[in-house]
Amino acid sequence: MAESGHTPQVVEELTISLGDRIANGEIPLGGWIRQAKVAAEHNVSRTPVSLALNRLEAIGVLERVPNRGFRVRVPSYREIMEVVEVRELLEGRAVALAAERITEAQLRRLRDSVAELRELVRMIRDGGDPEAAAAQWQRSYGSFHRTIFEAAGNSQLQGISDALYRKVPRGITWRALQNDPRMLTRIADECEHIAAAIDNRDAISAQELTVAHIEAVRDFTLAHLPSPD
Amino acid sequence: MAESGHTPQVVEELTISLGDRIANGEIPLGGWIRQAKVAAEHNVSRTPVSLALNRLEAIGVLERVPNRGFRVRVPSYREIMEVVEVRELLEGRAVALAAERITEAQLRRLRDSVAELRELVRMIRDGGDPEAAAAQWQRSYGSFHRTIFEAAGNSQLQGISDALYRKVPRGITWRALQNDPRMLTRIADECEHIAAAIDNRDAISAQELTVAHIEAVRDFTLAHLPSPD
DNA sequence: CTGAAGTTGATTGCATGCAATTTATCGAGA
DNA sequence: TCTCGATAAATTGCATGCAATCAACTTCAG
Repeated sequence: MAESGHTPQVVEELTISLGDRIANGEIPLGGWIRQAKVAAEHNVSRTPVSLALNRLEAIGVLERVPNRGFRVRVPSYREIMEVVEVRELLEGRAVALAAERITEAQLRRLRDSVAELRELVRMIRDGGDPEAAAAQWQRSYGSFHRTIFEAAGNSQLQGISDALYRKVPRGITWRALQNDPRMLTRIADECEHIAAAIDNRDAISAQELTVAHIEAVRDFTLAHLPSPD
Repeated sequence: MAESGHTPQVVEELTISLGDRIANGEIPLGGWIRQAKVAAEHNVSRTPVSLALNRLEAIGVLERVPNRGFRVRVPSYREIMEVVEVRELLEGRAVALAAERITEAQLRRLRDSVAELRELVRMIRDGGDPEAAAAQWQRSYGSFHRTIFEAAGNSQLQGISDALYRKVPRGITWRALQNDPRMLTRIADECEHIAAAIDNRDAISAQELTVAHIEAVRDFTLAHLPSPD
């Protein structure tokens, strides 16, 4: 019943909650977000919701139409190209730095992520729950990349990469990947090769493999895009 | 007297206004921002001010302390290093792309920016108005970089670069540069060389010169930082 | 049946109000 | 004088209220 008092600091929670729901596709691309609805779901007033939505617009996740509200931005074909181009640059550098600085614990997490991707291939082949598969994809592939940026030791690189993933969510790739165990297997293979290059402290190979990997995933994703506007 | 009605869409205006005042140092690094004060200055209520401040925090310009408000983030030594490292990567790529794609009009603007930097050197030598010099610096050096990103034709590159410049404003460099016409002359020289390489469509040289330039400015800036925490 | 004009309902954009929290002020005791 | 504690002032965080706006629907002329 929302004690009339305060202190909860609810804006951050709303921002994260909405951001997650957008990232995993629960709120679809292009979907409108109604302040009153979100407010009711979280038992708060519209004020903190409005604050959270403004934050999400500021980082490029939402689009605001004056007097109409906010909706989830739909990245254009061109925007996806550009974002991936930048990610290639950033991850290429990150993986090279990671090859020089990675710790044993981080290497284990990298290998665990690859193992989880293999597990995911089995899940798909066995016709497992699509919901669970999507969640597993987000976790595993996300963890793989996050670990690399963490190992690179440049938090700006990490932050920018996160921002780009919010703009062009991994869910877009997943929709293309969902019914294609072959491509998923290839992704797992390439991740394993990248991890191996990092393990060998071979910065050059790691960078080349990463750039090639990102381009391959990009081309695959773009080829399976709903409407090639 | 602020018609009791609506439609003004004042949040965006506030965000830009505050962002500018922070970028040009009118609101100092570490300075607190009082919602009631800003609201009074703009003849609006605290609500849109709060929205604007949340936006600025979301993009890393402000820092929020719960129940205490927002203050301008003071980038740490390490953060400056990291931001510059990423800028080096982005601008290196941008300048290489620009060398392949730049238009004649953009080249003219690039050369104009260099000429304005030379003009600025004279202003400093002649003991001109520091305010005007600072503004000129922002315009000229900012225009130089913006033109390069524009010529590169990747708006994500541009957007990320802008975000990084809001995090570590050019004003920090200017404070170090203000009393050093020699370094400023060197900057103008290097910008001229970069522009010449672009003009020659020499992507490799342009990139190398840019990386070297950014590192030189970084080292100079860091060496003149107020408190080397 | 089509299209312009008026009406209703949903929704945003901002103002205002109030409790919670923090900071500043001030006085008493060591 | 310095410190501790209580009280007052400043400030945030959120709730609520209402006018402005837009979409959808209705109505009516042609």
